Amino acid sequence: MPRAGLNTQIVVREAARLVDEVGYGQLTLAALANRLGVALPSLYKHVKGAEALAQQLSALATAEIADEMTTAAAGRSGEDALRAVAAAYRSYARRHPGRYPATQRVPDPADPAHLAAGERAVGVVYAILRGYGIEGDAAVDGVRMFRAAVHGFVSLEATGDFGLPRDVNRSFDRMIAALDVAFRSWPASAEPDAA
Amino acid sequence: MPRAGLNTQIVVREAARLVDEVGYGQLTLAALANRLGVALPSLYKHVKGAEALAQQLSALATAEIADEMTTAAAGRSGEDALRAVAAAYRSYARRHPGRYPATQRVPDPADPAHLAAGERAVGVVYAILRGYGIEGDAAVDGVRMFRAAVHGFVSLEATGDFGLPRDVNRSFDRMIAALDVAFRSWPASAEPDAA
DNA sequence: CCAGGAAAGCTAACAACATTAGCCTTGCGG
DNA sequence: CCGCAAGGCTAATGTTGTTAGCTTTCCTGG
Repeated sequence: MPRAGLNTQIVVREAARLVDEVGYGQLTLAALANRLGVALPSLYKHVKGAEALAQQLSALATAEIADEMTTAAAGRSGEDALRAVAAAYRSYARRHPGRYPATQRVPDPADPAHLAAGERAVGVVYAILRGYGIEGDAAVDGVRMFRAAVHGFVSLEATGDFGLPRDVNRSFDRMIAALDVAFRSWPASAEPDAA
Repeated sequence: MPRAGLNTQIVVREAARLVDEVGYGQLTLAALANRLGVALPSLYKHVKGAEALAQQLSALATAEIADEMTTAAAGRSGEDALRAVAAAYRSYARRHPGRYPATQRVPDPADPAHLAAGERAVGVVYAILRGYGIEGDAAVDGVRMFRAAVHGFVSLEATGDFGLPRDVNRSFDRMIAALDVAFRSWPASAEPDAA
């Protein structure tokens, strides 16, 4: 009986493919083992368990989306950058309907790569806001608004909660335009930057 | 052995209390039966299964949040209404960390009460936008932005993804203020209202 | 070239949960 | 009071996750 030749990376990557096909909620060690042509308990040689797998999947997806956001931001600024990064974010979520929800899991503090990926994604948004002249505490508020709006939009779109005929792309465009307007006249922080 | 005296409503209400305590992801028929002092299969006399229970829980939570949004909107308009409704929404999500995620499940078309509750919640936002003079297709965009921003904020807050020391209440205030500004100069729809 | 051991696979066994089938009893209505 | 529908139960089955412990592969050192 030849070996399957698995390792942690292969397992996690296959999990990513799996959830994109069947949905994040259907991530199951049984289905994954089946796909990899291996008995279920064999997976424990590569991942600590279902929980740990979800965490590593989150790290993978976070790194991917951070990369795409970074690429989208390259060479742009202002509304141009805002629009490109938001579009990249939404595009990722649509192309990877299973990976995207994995992203929402908060990083394990013991996984530096995961933490770094999260900070990289957020960093892209900070950089855009800096282009608007927004910094310090005010930037924290701005980043939170950006994340809330874009994540909220993408997540409502994914659950099919936008049931109306009205074009969703246009709604997204309008929202980005509104964010741009908001950032153009973003109030400075009330308190000094460094506490 | 006296009867437990359950019915569907009691079961769903207890499920709501349960998820607020242990988290939406931990909703389990086993735990629910245990709480109600009944054997697990007995629940099937009142709900069709785990899936159906989640759906009915969603209907309950949606009705509750719609009620609170409606109450918050009463007698207000403009930014005042915007702020009150958004605050009510966020407050519900914080007070009911288990019920809130249940809300995200899209209504079963065969459940008129659930559908009505969803429309009631959305209707509150439409009414506010009407106060800004926004109607028709433009209102669809506006409602989507409101929902995306507020849901996204609340959901990121709940997962603990706002890990920074910066005050979250202030960030929320700023976001609402930005929404108000956006709605004050919301572009009219490009197409005519009625297609 | 081969010995040996770590790593990677396996089977078996067990626990939690959901679901279905079928039984028993309560308690209400005629 | 009796009869039956409804609400409870136990038992059995299937799926998933997890742990334990065995076997085999394959690489590596001598």
